[in-house]
Amino acid sequence: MNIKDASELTHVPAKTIRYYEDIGLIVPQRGPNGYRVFSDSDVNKLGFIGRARALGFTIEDCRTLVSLWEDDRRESADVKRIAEDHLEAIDAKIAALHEIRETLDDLVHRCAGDHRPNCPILESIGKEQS
Amino acid sequence: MNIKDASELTHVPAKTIRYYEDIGLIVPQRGPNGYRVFSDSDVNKLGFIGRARALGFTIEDCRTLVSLWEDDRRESADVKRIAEDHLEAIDAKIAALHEIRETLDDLVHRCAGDHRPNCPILESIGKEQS
DNA sequence: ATAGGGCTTCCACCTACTGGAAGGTCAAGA
DNA sequence: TCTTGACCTTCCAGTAGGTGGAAGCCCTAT
Repeated sequence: MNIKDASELTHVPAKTIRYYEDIGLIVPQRGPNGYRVFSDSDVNKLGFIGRARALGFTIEDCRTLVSLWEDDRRESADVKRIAEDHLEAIDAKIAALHEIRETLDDLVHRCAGDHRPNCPILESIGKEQS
Repeated sequence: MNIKDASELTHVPAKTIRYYEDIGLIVPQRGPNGYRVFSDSDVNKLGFIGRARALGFTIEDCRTLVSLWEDDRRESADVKRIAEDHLEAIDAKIAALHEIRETLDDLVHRCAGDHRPNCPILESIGKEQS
């Protein structure tokens, strides 16, 4: 199958598929016309990558996960470690965002949002924090 | 004052300060030796930008916020709109991360993490979602 | 034969920096 | 006075993960 069909089946944009080939994540065959030819296994792999990316794994993580996925002699501990590290990173990100969110929410609530220049948001950003 | 002092006072790395000048966010004077010379007002502005960035505002938002900050005739509504939009974006990001987090957490808990190849994490990423 | 859609490569751009190389400047100490 | 080391400068390249667009080939249907 050609790139468009692979793209539609996996919900990975064609541009992105080409990019994944560029960085060696997938290596589809080529037809006599130079077109990429995607096998079922290519499509599966692409779907796997797409779902791993949707879970926020980095490309490098995806590379590792794919190779573990394809390795019959993998140890699930290796997979779990990657997932746990990622989970920790996500928790950290959520915590950071949450803190920002609280500050911002407070500022927004304190700002009149009218035609006058007085603004607690700017005042707060403008002065050094304790 | 020179870049290092401005950097230390504002906690904005010197490299980043130079970058901010590149993109026209700040325009420090130059001394006869070509060194950047930072006035108190430059430092204040830099601090403002640093804190706005720490709240997750984009550089373009910072540009607008700085100009509103410096404008006596601003309307707080303009500031509030920017902050509200940003708050919404943050909420969306938190929600997305939270969803990922739950999925990932479930998978991690279901994975034995031992020497055996059997792995619910890979199985889940490997098969199409309903 | 021509029109359209799909395919190819390549290059540039995005955000917000960061690292490093090559070289100029300045103040303090021998 | 010379030298050393800490500054400072510019410029180029790279990061993550794509996305947009141009120029040009290919394939099928009419």
